[in-house]
Amino acid sequence: MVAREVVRSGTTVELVVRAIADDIVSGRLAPGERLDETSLAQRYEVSRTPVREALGQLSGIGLIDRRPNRGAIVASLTDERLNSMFEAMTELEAICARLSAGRMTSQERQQLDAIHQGAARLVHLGDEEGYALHNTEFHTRLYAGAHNVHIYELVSLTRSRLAPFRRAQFRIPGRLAKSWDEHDAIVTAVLRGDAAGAEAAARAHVNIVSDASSEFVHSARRSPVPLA
Amino acid sequence: MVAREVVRSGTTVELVVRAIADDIVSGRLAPGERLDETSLAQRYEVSRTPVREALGQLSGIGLIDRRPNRGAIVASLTDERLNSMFEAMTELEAICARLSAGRMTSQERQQLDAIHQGAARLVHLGDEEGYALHNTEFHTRLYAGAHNVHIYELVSLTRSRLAPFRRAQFRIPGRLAKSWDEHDAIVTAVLRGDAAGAEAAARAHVNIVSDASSEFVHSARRSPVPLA
DNA sequence: TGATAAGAAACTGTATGCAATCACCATGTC
DNA sequence: GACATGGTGATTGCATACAGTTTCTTATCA
Repeated sequence: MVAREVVRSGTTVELVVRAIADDIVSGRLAPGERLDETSLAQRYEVSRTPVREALGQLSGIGLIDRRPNRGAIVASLTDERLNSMFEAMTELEAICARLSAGRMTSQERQQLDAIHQGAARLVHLGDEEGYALHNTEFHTRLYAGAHNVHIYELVSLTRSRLAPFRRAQFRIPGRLAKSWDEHDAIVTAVLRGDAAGAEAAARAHVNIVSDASSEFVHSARRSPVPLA
Repeated sequence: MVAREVVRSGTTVELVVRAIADDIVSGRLAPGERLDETSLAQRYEVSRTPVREALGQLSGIGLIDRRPNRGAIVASLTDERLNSMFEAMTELEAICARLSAGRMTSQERQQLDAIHQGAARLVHLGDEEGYALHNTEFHTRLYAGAHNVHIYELVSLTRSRLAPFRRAQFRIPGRLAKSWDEHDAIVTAVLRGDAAGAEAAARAHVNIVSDASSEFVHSARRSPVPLA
């Protein structure tokens, strides 16, 4: 592993937290991988103290597991836990969609619709990477539209913890177009101010995503990914 | 403040986290109060290092706010944030009640009913402290009955963050009996396996609690409680 | 050959020291 | 008299050192 050039902003601890979290969420660090403090300290060119603090915070977020005297590993979830998180995601998305339908400003509605319509292009091009970015943006707007900071935090937390396990979602053939159609149902309901409709559409959407992702997780576990 | 006798279990950091969290949730440390590392280290008879780590974790949980180079204070919430947390609580309780109605084992249902019926005694006695304990137990069982670890964690997190702001809930005249009646509606629906009914009853219950608590918070802010 | 135990190496947990930053107060200037 | 500026004390941020666990290695014995 190569030490990356590092832009100093904020405290060293924040820096390290962001760096490690990035590496986990983006998949450079796989679930189950060992995180030893000395190596991390060398890699980011800081002492062990800020690394330890960073690990503490990451453990709080749930991105890593820390066992006393036995170091930290990137969190790998049991099936039960994974399912519970996908179910939680369904419920939280449903709440956000319902609240968004009732609370979004007309500007927020317009913007949601605009980026949604814009993404049709990505579907035609089959641009998986681009669509993945759009997808994040779309959902983030839906969470923000609920106008509830705490729910926004809960759903963001859950989403980042799930990130390592849903990466290949859009690799599944035909998933792009299907996802767009599902988004369309949500957008239509939100624009109409139809809370119940938006909630139902969101539920249907996440359920399908979670099926696809857990399928991916199980196939990944059959291949040589390091797990605890 | 007196250094308490300390039972060594787990790492020093865990110890300190629990101690500080306890002090915050129980109200011994008021929102806005300053937490300086040296004093905490002396108070718990450890060095500053574990204290710093503990503060990092508590900041992750959201129980304290940490400003770089400027120390930590017990988190004090803006009105917006407080409202958003109560709203989130409503939604999460609703989910748990709905899921519990569908998923609790017959044993779990029996136990829920048993402790609920037992609490009638506390209402007659007007035992506020006892009822507060019962109330925690009751809700915890409802969260656990949903059989979803992640939702359980989210709702526990939200609950502990709200704890400092809902303390005097049962001081409000007549609140005990009212709370018991509301619990009764939830229990009845859960025992019947009526998911929609349980959800509705839970929503009504939490809404009233949050009204009462935010009333309390506002009156507290008028009295000399240290706030940032 | 396999199991076991002792010793060594590696790593984590905690303490302490120093440097950097911030808050407060005094002094000076307009 | 109000505001700006510089200094001092207090507190945090980080690094390093040491102590305690765990884990790996290796040698011995059944």
